[in-house]
Amino acid sequence: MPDRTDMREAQDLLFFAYRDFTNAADVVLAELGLGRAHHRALHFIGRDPGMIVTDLLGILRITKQSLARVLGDLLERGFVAQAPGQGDRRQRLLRLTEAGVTLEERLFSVQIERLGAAYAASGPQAVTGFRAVMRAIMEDDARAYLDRAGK
Amino acid sequence: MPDRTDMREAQDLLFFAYRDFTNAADVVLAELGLGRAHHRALHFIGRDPGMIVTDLLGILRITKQSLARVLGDLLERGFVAQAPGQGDRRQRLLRLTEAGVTLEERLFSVQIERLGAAYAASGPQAVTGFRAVMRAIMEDDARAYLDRAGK
DNA sequence: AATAATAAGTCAATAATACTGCCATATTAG
DNA sequence: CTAATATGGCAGTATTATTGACTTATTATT
Repeated sequence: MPDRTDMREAQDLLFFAYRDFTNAADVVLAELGLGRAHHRALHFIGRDPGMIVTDLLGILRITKQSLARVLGDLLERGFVAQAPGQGDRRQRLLRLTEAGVTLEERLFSVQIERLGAAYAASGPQAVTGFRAVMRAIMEDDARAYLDRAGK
Repeated sequence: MPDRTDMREAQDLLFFAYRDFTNAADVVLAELGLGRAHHRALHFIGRDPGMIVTDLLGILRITKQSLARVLGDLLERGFVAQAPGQGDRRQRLLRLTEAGVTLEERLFSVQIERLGAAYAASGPQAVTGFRAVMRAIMEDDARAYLDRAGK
């Protein structure tokens, strides 16, 4: 039975944790003239190589035009490559290039510093609770995606 | 000892939970022609009535110009009011008007649906872990703010 | 009292990220 | 053959953010 005070705190927790989690990679991104939108695309493409554009749009919950610029930047600068789908040749399978893997790895590593420290400081039992609550906050399709990706 | 797989999952958890948490209020905001930036300002002003502009800037981590438009909208439309500081008359103490309280309450209530259900479904022990990890992810000053606000 | 620092506001220009609506092309499915 | 799908593109716009410079009022320092 969460009360209003708990809910107020939950709002704050989400705001501040997300703010500082995303800020962590900003310095690296700024060096390269990229933004957070580029990072998000790199992350999900790296997580699921060969994914199609439509799925990426669904995950990011943005429009095709919004993704077009970000993806165009990443293709042009050689961080992402496309290949026609084997079964369905309308599809463009997305994957990171070697440079893309290197960049994403670098962005990942600065976030690990913060996240890993938080996990280590909080202990495994807290992490279990954290995972449960975070999964419950998100919508069903996001949970389903995580379960597929985790296999 | 969190491994890379745990850290990958943590990135996803933060992205999806925050995505769906913030999306919850979008319908109400869109009705009024307001955006998420307005909601964030309403939230923190409502949380700490009489707060000064400088502190709000520090919490939101945006520039004065970015806040100016958002705050201007809220003042113009009667959701926020200003008053000169008692001790320091350079300050403009920010507070929600009655209409602002009503609006923020409405936005809060749609987020409660999601957050409250997540808390209830996960159980008190999970919530404790969630709070610990979220607090550990954020920076020291944010944690300090939470402790002050919670008193 | 003069000077410096602070709190807030403002102007102008720009960037990043997003949106809608519409249309085109290639490919696949019914 | 027609319809649906996957992708891409164009044009225009909105939101949210940025930097840098400047102003005003007030408070603090010397």
